[in-house]
Amino acid sequence: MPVLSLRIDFEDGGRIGPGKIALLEKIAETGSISSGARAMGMSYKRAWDLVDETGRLLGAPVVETRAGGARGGGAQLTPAGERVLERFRAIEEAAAKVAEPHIDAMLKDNG
Amino acid sequence: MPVLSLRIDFEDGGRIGPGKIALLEKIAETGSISSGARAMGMSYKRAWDLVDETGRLLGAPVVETRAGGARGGGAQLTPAGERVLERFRAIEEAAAKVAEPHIDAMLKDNG
DNA sequence: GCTCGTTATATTTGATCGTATATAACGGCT
DNA sequence: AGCCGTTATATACGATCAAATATAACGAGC
Repeated sequence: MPVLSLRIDFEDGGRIGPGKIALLEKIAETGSISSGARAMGMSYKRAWDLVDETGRLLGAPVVETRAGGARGGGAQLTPAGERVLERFRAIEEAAAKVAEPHIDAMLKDNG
Repeated sequence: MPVLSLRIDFEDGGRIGPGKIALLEKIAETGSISSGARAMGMSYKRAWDLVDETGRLLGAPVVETRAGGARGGGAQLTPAGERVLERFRAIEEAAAKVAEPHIDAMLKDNG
C-alpha cells in the first residue's frame, strides 16, 4: 500500500526530506554521527555531508559535535536540529491526514 | 522561499512524484511523448521509461500511443493517466495548505 | 512507394553519487 | 604518555543514472 512522502525544496536545489530527517533522529538516538550513519547503513562521509547540507539549508548548524575524549567524542542535535525534526514530523502528519482520502481514491481507481 | 513537494512511494521502491506528473502534463499538452520530453528537457528514452514505470506502478497504462501517420504518431493520456494527474494535484493542494503554517514557522526559526 | 516524425528498444558514453580507504586532530581515561 | 573512537577532510574506485546514438516498425499524406 503506497504511502506519501514529502520534501522541502529550497531555491538553490537543496532539499530536506525523509532521509536527512531520519539521519538526524538516529544521531539524536545514538549520540554520534558515525553511529547514526551505521544505523542508517550509510558511510560516515555521506552522513556528515547530509548533516552539513541540512545546516547550510537552514542557515544554522543542526548538530553540535565534539572530537576526542573517553568515547571518542560524539554529536547531539542543536536546538535548530531538534526544531526542524519536530516541524518536519508535524508537516508529515498533517499532510498524511489530508492526503489519505485522495490516496485511497487513487487506489480504488485501478486494482 | 522553500516549497513543499511530495511523492507517492510504492512498496517495491517505485515512486510517483512531481517529475512524472509534470511529464504527463506536458504529454497531454503537446500530444506526444517525444515533444513532452523536449518540453521537459529530457531524452525520449527517459520520458518513455518514466511513462512506462508510472503505468506499471498504477497497474494500468497512463498513455495511449500510436506510431506512424501524417505527423509520425503521438500519445494522449488514458483515463487512468488523467485521473492520477488530477488526484496528484489535489493531494499537492491539500498538503500545501496544511503545511504552510508549519513551513512559515520553520522559516521564522532561523533567518 | 517515398517521406517524415513518432513509438519502441538496445547499446554506448559520460556524469553523478556513494562507498571505501586514508590521514590528522582531538581529548577523556587508564 | 598511550589508547581509542570520534570528528573532519581528501582521494580513489564503483555503481548507478541519464543522455546520446543507432535501429526498426509504423502509417497518413503527397
